[in-house]
Amino acid sequence: LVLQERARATRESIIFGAAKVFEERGYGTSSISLVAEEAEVTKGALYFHFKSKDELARAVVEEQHVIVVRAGEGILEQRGTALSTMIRLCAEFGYQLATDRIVRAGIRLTLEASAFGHKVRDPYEDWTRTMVDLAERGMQAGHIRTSIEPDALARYIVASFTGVQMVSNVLTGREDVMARIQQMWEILLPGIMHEDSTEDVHHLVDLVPKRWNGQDFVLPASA
Amino acid sequence: LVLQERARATRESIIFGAAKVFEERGYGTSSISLVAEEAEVTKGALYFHFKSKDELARAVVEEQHVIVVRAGEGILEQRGTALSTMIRLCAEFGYQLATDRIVRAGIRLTLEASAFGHKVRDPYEDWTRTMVDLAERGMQAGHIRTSIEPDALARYIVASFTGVQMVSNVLTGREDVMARIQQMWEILLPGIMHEDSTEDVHHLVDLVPKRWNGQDFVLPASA
Amino acid sequence: LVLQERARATRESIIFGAAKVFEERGYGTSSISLVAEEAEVTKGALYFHFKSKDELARAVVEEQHVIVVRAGEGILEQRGTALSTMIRLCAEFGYQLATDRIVRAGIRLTLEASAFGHKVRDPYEDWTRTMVDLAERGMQAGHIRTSIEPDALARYIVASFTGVQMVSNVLTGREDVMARIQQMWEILLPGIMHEDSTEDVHHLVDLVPKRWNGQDFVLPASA
Amino acid sequence: LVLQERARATRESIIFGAAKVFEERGYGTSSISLVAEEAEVTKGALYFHFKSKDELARAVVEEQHVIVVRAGEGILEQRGTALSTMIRLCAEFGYQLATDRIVRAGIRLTLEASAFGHKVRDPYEDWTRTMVDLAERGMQAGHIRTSIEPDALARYIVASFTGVQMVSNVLTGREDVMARIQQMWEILLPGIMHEDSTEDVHHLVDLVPKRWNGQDFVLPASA
DNA sequence: ACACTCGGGACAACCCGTTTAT
DNA sequence: ATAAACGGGTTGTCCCGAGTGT
Repeated sequence: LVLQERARATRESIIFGAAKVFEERGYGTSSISLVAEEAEVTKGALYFHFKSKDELARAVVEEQHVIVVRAGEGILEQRGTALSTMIRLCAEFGYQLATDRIVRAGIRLTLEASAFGHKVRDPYEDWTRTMVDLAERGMQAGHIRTSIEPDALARYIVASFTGVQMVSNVLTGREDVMARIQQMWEILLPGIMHEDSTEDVHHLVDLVPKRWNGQDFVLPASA
Repeated sequence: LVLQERARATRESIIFGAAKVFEERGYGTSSISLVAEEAEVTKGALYFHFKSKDELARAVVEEQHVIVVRAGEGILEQRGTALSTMIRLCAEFGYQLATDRIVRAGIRLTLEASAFGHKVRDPYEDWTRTMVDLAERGMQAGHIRTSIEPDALARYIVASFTGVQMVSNVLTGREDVMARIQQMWEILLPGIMHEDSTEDVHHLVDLVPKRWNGQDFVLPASA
Repeated sequence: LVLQERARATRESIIFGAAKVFEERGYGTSSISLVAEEAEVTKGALYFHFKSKDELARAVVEEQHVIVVRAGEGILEQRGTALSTMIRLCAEFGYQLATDRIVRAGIRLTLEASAFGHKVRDPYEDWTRTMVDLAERGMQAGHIRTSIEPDALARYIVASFTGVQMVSNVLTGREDVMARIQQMWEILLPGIMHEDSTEDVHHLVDLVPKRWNGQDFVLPASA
Repeated sequence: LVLQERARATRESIIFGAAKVFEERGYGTSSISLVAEEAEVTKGALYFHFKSKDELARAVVEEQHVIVVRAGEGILEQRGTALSTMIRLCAEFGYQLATDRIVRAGIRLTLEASAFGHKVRDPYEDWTRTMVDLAERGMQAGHIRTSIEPDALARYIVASFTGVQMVSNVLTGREDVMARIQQMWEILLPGIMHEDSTEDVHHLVDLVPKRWNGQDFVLPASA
């Protein structure tokens, strides 16, 4: 139906506008009117699709969630060693953060979750679980040291990635995320790879792409 | 003078109230009236000491800054190997985050900086610089592998710590930060210590205290 | 459309309420809440139609402008000697000031213009220009002495009228404006009419109506 | 006593600051804090000398009153024909308005009197009375036509002057008041002088000084 | 179903005129 | 004469709903 098609477009436009505003200002200092303006939609239309500011924020987070999960599943379906999958997941997520406004907005909102009513732990726990699985697989395959607890490793990788991405955001607006992700793994790998592993650190690290959108990654500025 | 003493008390009380509110709700969703109520102070008094919400937030951040820097300097003055100093710095900062409301509020505000007008890079860069120095000292002393660039290492430790602390906040309200910090170093150390180093990983990791305020650290829940 | 009709009514009601408040208290000491109350409208409605106090004041001034200009054009279209037109313009404007709250408010606001952001010279200059034209026509027709510069005459008449109306306001709330306008012309005419003019002073002065709204003009009280 | 001397200086400085602020912004939009700042005085000091904003405004008006009255008496003591005295009074008052901030502020406040609690008619009535006296003297001396009522003439001159000065303020910030006052009398005199009068219009008009503060009067711009 | 105009009312940040204690 | 505090009031915005139109 034509109407529904238009409605879909409106909804999408609203979500995109909301992502822009939320990303820049966070939940609290954003306003519905600004979103409406940014999305070139009247407030009436906005309130037809989302019945509160809260729900709008939730919709952005939801949208981010499906984007990220879909991409993650794509990676998980490819086969490859556990370590390479871990790295590819981080690279993919970093790429999304660098390029997709909705993902960035979703992350910011998730972080400020206390400002509106949002369950925030699920995504962290989901992702950690995935990492635990991979860690265990990597140990069974003899690629990852068994002196480390898989739980602890998974938790740390998730936290570490979170920090890398956030600091990159604060300092460069995420222009240098990809390079930072590479460096994260360069430092991490020697400590977690099994000493007998046949995998090569450099080769693994190169799973983080060197170019993006046809342009080279920005390198982190020296402090 | 008595008056100035009262003023000091009022000011402090406001800062503390503001820290409470900002910590819980972030900048945007906090309101001056709520801060005034929390601090048991009239709005008049509040606006006498801080001439805008923005300035109030800045004052909290500032306060956090001095607390953290002072503690950091205390650590730096003690002598010890570079690695042990790095770990102690993280432990100390983690401890502050676990116990001091002003520090927690300051960190949250720093992170949401874009919501108000705040320079946010300086503290990250300062801290990174300190870590670079320590990394270089550690390498010269033969404790840290020279295959890693000191810059990259410093940047990563800062980011990593940031993430650890934040994820701990999201999942447990920072109840398990200290344990997470320990695990972070357990995983990191084997990868960055020089193979000939005489230092012992376990000994180093134990620099992160096991008890706090007389109670044991909460362990991170398995995912 | 029903909605737009309601909106028009609301807007008008706001302007009228604003005129009442501004007339009585001037811009600075008026408050939006008072206007809303006077207009029996919520602040939401008020701010829907006017996005600031400033804009509200401007709207009142604007409204006054069209009322006055429309009336002025009505006079200018009638034919009559230049002098009679001048007098009729003053009479008409005086009448508006005596009877129309919006006109009174507009004049007060114009005068206090520096209190808000308003261009205030245009109306004076417009009116002066009209008077210059009339003065020149009156000279060409041989009714006005040519020993006076038309510019100077026009400027003075405008200023003089302004003063008459204002002093009447201060002393009697404009109850005696019309009589004062008559007296102004009685005194002025002998000095500006050409000695050969066939026009009669008394006849001209009687162009200022003696009755208004069915009641006689109030005479100025002796000092 | 030294203390009283300092108090006097403070008080004067406050009045001067208040005059500056009130002149620029009117009563309503002015604030005590701004006055204190402008006068370089604490609010406490301000409230020691004047116990309310209202009283401060009144003090400015009062000050203006004595300045103007004193100057007026100076003129009245000089002897000269009634007409020349009238003109000199206007010239003097115009000069004050052009040069003295307190006078300007006082006039503005008087005009906005309804915004605070101020009796505003007295000065107008005083001045009118003076003009009535002069008008009667001028008629007895045979210089002013007796066809005009002295009351009406006095009232009109006061109103007319008021308007001239105000329009000059709106259009040029009173830079051209003096020239406008001259023109006012050029136009008025022929209509009110007795036909047998020996006084010369040009000579009279020249009582309004051509220079001021060593600089020529600004001429009114053509409309 | 979808969209828009208009309005409601609570509340935000901030400031203002004023007083109290010193 | 001052520093500090007080409350209440100011302008303005925000989130949202009610009613109407397409």
